[in-house]
Parts: sequence; C-alpha cells; structure tokens
Amino acid sequence: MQKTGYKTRQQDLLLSYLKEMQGKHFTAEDVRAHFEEKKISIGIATIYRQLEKLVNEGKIQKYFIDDHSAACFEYDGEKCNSAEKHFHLKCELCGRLIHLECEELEELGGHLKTEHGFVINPLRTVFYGVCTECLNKTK
Amino acid sequence: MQKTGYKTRQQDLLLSYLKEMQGKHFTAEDVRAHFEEKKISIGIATIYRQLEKLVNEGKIQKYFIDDHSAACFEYDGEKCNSAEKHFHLKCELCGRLIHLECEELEELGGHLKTEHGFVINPLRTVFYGVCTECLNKTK
DNA sequence: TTGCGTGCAAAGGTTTTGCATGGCA
DNA sequence: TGCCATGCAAAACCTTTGCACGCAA
Repeated sequence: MQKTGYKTRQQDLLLSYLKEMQGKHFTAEDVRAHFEEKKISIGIATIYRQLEKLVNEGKIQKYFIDDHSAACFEYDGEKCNSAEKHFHLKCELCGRLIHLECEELEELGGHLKTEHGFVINPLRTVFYGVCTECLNKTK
Repeated sequence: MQKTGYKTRQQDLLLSYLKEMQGKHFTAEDVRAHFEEKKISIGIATIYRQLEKLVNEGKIQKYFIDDHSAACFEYDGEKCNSAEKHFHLKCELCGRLIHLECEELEELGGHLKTEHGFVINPLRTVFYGVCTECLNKTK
C-alpha cells in the first residue's frame, strides 16, 4: 500500500507550495506560474503527475469548480489525513471548505453500505452547498 | 425573459431523447451516438448548443463528475424539485455513475441544515466510493 | 425577407502519454 | 547500477467558435 518512491527536488518544491497554500485552492497552472516567478522551472507534466499521486494518497483534494475550466486542488493540512471519519463541506458562494465531524453523518457511510452496497470514500467526497454565513448574507 | 427562438428538427429530436432518458444521465456524445444508431445525423456542435440552452433555461442539469471526462446532463422531468430528491454515487473503480433515490438520504439535507446550518446542493454533490459490483470483484 | 439554427472544421484549453534523459538509492 | 522521476512535445480529449448556408416565421 505504501509506495515510497524516490525523493526529488520537484516533490519537495510542490510540498512546500502546498503548505504555503494550505486551505486555499489552486490549479496546476498556478503551481507552474508560482515557480516560474521564482525562476524555478518544473515541467507541467510533472506537476500533474505529482498532484495525481497526492490525490490518490488522499493528501490533497481535487475539485471541479465551473464549466470546463481547469481542475482545482486543495491541501487541507495534517488533520485531514489522520481523521478519516469526517466529511468536507464546500461553500459554493464564499469557497470556504468546512470540516465536519458528526456522528449522524458517519452513519451515512454505514447506511450506504448496508442498504445500497456502496462504500463511500470520505476523503474524496465533498458536499457542495451554501454555508450559514453566506445564507445570512443573502437574506 | 422568454426567448422563444425557432423550432427545428434537431430541437424536437433532442427533446424526445430527453423524455426517453428522463432521470438518467447522458453526455453530449451519448446523444450523438443515439441518433447515429438510428441513422439520424446531428452535428455535435448543435447538440452542445441545444444542451447549453436547456441548462440556462433550467430544464436540464449539468454535472461535472470526474476528471477531464465529458460533462453529464440530466433531465428530471416536469416536477422542478425532483432533482433535489436524489444523489449521485460515483464508483472510483469502474467509473460508473449511480443514480440513488433514498428517503433516508433525503434526510441528510435536513440534518445538515438544521444541525449545521449548511444547505446542500444535490445537483452538484457526488459521493465517491466503490460500488457493489466492484466490491465483489476485488474480494 | 429576416435572422436564428445548423453543420463542418478548426481552434481552444486542459490533461495525458511516449520516449529519451536525468537523478535517487 | 537499476529504476523511478522528469521534461518535452505531441497526442488525446472535450468543448467552443467562425463562417457559410439552410430554414423557420
């Protein structure tokens, strides 16, 4: 399960970028531009491959915001890797990512499995909607 | 507000397809293939333009399921609120998109709202995980 | 007749892939 | 040294767009 792989300069660069961008979303192109600004060159293919690996490991998440535009990635920090029993809520208005731990919601997984034979993956599943703050604002 | 536009053969064909596919999801390519099978030719550009129009009118919904794959469309019929009563499950292994209607799941929206002040948007939310068939295969 | 709808092909943008090279262990 | 990671460019892919023509009203 634990594929170590080699440690590379590009990998480190990307990880440092993740920490810097923690809680914010970015595209593959954002990553490339960020390092180009610093006169550091990373191939876009490498960026895609590293990001894909991180997504598979559940370290970062991949979102599809609108239309056929570029995919957004987001790093949520250490806490997300340890706690597998929480879900993510993403506000469509303010873009905030909310971490939700809730017993009743945890039952959702059990229900889907026993009643529908579907094993949900909370690491990748994101509930889209509107958060409390934004609801109040629009009233 | 109500832009009538012209009535065309392609429009009628698409509408008949929608009725046939009511409650199921399909891609632009699915539409093209469906009519090709019947020896009816419709330009793919026309399909995209018609679908876009229908989305803007709120007649059909557009989903962004996966990676760089094609967008999914869905016609839920006359009743406007029906779309809010089902969710989508996406199998991470076989890629199948499953259409799930379940009363207990409908309560999820209510729970999120009353307990967490979050109004979920089922039109955009997709549960990722592994479906029954794939679970059995991997055993 | 007017001008929207259509079809074709080309363009557009994002992501993936093949292949030779570079670099970690 | 053995192999994975990288970089480049090309390919793949879905979708949009420009333009001339067709067709509804």
